[in-house]
Amino acid sequence: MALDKQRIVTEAVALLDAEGLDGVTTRKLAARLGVQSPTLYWHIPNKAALVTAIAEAILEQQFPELASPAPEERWQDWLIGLAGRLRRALLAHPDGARIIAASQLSLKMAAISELAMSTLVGRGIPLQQARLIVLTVLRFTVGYVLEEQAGRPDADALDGFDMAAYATAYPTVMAGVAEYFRPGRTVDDLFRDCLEQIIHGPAAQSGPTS
Amino acid sequence: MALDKQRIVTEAVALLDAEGLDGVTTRKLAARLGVQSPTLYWHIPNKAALVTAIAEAILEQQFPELASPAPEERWQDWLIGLAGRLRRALLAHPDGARIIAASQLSLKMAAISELAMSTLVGRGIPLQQARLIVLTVLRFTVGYVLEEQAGRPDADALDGFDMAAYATAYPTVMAGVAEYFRPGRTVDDLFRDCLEQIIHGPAAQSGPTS
DNA sequence: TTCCGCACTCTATCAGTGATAGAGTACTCT
DNA sequence: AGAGTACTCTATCACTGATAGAGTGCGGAA
Repeated sequence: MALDKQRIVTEAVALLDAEGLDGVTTRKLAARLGVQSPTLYWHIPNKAALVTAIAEAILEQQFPELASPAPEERWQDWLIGLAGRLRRALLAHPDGARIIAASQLSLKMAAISELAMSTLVGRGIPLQQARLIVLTVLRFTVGYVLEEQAGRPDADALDGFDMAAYATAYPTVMAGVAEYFRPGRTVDDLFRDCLEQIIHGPAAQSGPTS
Repeated sequence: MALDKQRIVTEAVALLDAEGLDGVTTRKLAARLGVQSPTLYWHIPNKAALVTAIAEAILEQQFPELASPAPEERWQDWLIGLAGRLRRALLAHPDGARIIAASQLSLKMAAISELAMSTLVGRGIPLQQARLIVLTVLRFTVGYVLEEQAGRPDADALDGFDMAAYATAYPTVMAGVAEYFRPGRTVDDLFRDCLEQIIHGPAAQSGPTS
């Protein structure tokens, strides 16, 4: 079983799933591959390149092919679906958003941008506006998931944390959170609602507003 | 000159400005303070806490006070200004967005959220929609600056990079970029246009569309 | 068949990282 | 004077990404 970049990246993703991004070290990865860590550097220039390769693999997994919308599908719905898939790709692995954000020059992200913009232009949206919408949606999505995946405060950090004081200091934030998750809404719905905010504007609203 | 957390954080920000986030090590920081690195751990539990403290300091610098909008100011304009200040705060230091994203439980960010949401509610926006708007704007802003500050591809990474092929593969992206920076538009305008996309919806457009 | 060279992996080692243990100093309050 | 607190030190850990340079084995050419 020859060692090549493909196998290294596959195993790196497995290690990522098991231990998170900080657990992906050259030594642990090499050990999993039954090899010594310097060996990896024959196949990979440095660790940053490895992370970028992991990023591409994660995206590739959720976007094996890039499909334009069906003719009868509204571009708004299609774009929401696209962003949803991107979010799922990032959520599918620990620190997924961090990895995408850290990787530079992702070709897959460029391909996604291109498809989205050209699709919107094809639907008659002016180029500039198409660019704004796509840029906004994609960067929002990464920012959103980044926060979603941000280390849930460990017990240490919560040590001196006064929940009651927090609720008192930030009543509107708390009220908004409390009110949102009433019927059966999930975090997925929240993401979707934010997206619609961007795509449909302040007017539209997917669910009951009050 | 006694060493305390305040002084440590101040010097950490200076070190950040000089060398970026990866340059902020306990040893370098201690050296700047004329002290040995273990000394820092008397004042700070661990490095994550230091980063969080840096994040608060950066935000504090741009938001020494949080002001509601003047009565005659439209909330839309006020919110755009708020996001713009947040962006400037992140851009003011290397890796500013990374730091905010990495820091957990930022009180200042919570305070900003609270102010924004309560302001919108005070202007008659339903709580849920106010939450969506604010959440979307803030997370977009972080995601935006994160990408803005993402390491400009170093010469190594650009080694095997074919610009011409890129332009061929992603014509719409390239056309959008080329078209945008025509008259005298700056990256600041691009950010603002994206924000208006979120806040005013697809209809409005700050500048000429075509 | 011998030998060269390429592809690949190894051992050994580097400088630098966050973090802890535990000794020592100096100042303050009783 | 003595005790205790606040702070800083030396020494050291386990671990990180990375490089130098020595092997190993296998192909094809002579």
